[in-house]
Amino acid sequence: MKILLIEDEKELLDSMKTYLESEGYRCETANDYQKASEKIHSYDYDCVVVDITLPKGNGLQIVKELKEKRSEAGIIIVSAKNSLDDKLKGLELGSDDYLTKPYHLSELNARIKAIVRRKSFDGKNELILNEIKIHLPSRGVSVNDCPITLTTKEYQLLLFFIVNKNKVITKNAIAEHLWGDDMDQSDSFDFIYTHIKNLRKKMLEQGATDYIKTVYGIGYNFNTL
Amino acid sequence: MKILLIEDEKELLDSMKTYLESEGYRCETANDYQKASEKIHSYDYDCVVVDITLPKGNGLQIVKELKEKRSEAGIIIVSAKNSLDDKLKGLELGSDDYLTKPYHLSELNARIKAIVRRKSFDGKNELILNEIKIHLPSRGVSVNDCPITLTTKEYQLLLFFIVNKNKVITKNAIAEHLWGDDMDQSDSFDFIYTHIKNLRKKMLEQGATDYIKTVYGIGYNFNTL
DNA sequence: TATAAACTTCAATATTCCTTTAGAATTAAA
DNA sequence: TTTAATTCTAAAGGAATATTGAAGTTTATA
Repeated sequence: MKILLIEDEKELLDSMKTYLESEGYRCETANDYQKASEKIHSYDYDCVVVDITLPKGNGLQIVKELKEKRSEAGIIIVSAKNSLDDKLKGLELGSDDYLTKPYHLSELNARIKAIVRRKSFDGKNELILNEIKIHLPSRGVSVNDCPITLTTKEYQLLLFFIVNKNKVITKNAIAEHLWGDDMDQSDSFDFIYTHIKNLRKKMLEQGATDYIKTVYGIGYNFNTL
Repeated sequence: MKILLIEDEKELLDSMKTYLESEGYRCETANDYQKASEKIHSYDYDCVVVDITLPKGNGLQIVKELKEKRSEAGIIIVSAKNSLDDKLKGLELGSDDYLTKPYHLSELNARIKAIVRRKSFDGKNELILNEIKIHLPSRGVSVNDCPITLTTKEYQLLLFFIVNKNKVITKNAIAEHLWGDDMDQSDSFDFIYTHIKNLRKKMLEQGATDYIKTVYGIGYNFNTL
């Protein structure tokens, strides 16, 4: 679950990041309009939290751009003023929720959770794919009704595969989804290989089919057809 | 579902009422201690939302009175920003949840929903989960019909786990629920570790399964599936 | 006030996870 | 078939996180 935090107050930005990461989200940050704009055009996010008053531009512009590029990210607008105007403008533009400063991080978290739930899997909390069952709230995965224990990366990988099943996904896409912009361009994909190996192993041990087909030179295809 | 709203800011009170009624609750209001006290002694409510700072008295007194008359109403305490003390006192007195001003009505709604759900354990005052039995009024816990003695924190922890069973709950969520919103972020989670350790120990000693699964890097999952 | 109980802090230890590495296996192209 | 690129695998190191027991502090209770 990848979140972009756009906020110019450094301290607040840091604590948002720390808090949300401890809640299990992966966060990236931008502290002015320009950087924010670059990021939303380079990456996909599940949720974008944007302060309206930004250096080098306006947060509402970000909302506009997200909508123009038909992003599916949930959008939460934050503003210091209690200005109804901004709120309305934001909602008109298509933001999903609105938060007024000062707010509690737990409140932000609740909003994000609500949005993410609404967006992902239509509020379903169980994903079933033949012999694979994923219980989202508990993060539990079972194969043939035998629970298996996945690490964070393995779980994210599996979820990413299932969401994109029967599509070829590049290693770049995987890297971007699991590591985001922390990834060094020059990095090899060695760690992907490792995580895929481990994921495959854990599934196969419980007698699942190996849905993960390697597409040589490109990436993978989680094939259930 | 009948709710009593106790709050002296007229505008806020009105919007609470309007909002919650649009959510399908029946609401009554009181804007000072005296009126509130009269109402709780005259009627039964499913939930009482009470601001601590009230004209003609203190909100905590209301909580006390509710408990004295053995009301079964859920209680949500609302307080201005920096009164951690009040919150804790409220929880001690037996309130179910608390909110810090300023808050969003949707948040209040969520809390009410949660409490109502929690309360309506079929109106029973006993929670049974396999070998674990909890008698809510007396706070008594037994495992395999052997009573065990839990401290306040351990009891709160166990209850929080059970209410959120089969969901991953973050350490932040635990901290917030047991210690309040304004947990310092720089705080470590050492005390959580300790209380979990002690809770686990006491349960295991009586031969219970260790339902508390650690979710590495995130938190815990009280797993009964 | 004295005492016990509960809570928090601390530090040592244990565990888990992620990444790296190097070599083996596989694949596509020459 | 040979070669080079790519992918797979297993093992190991290191970083992050979790567990534990004990010590210190606070709080409640007699």
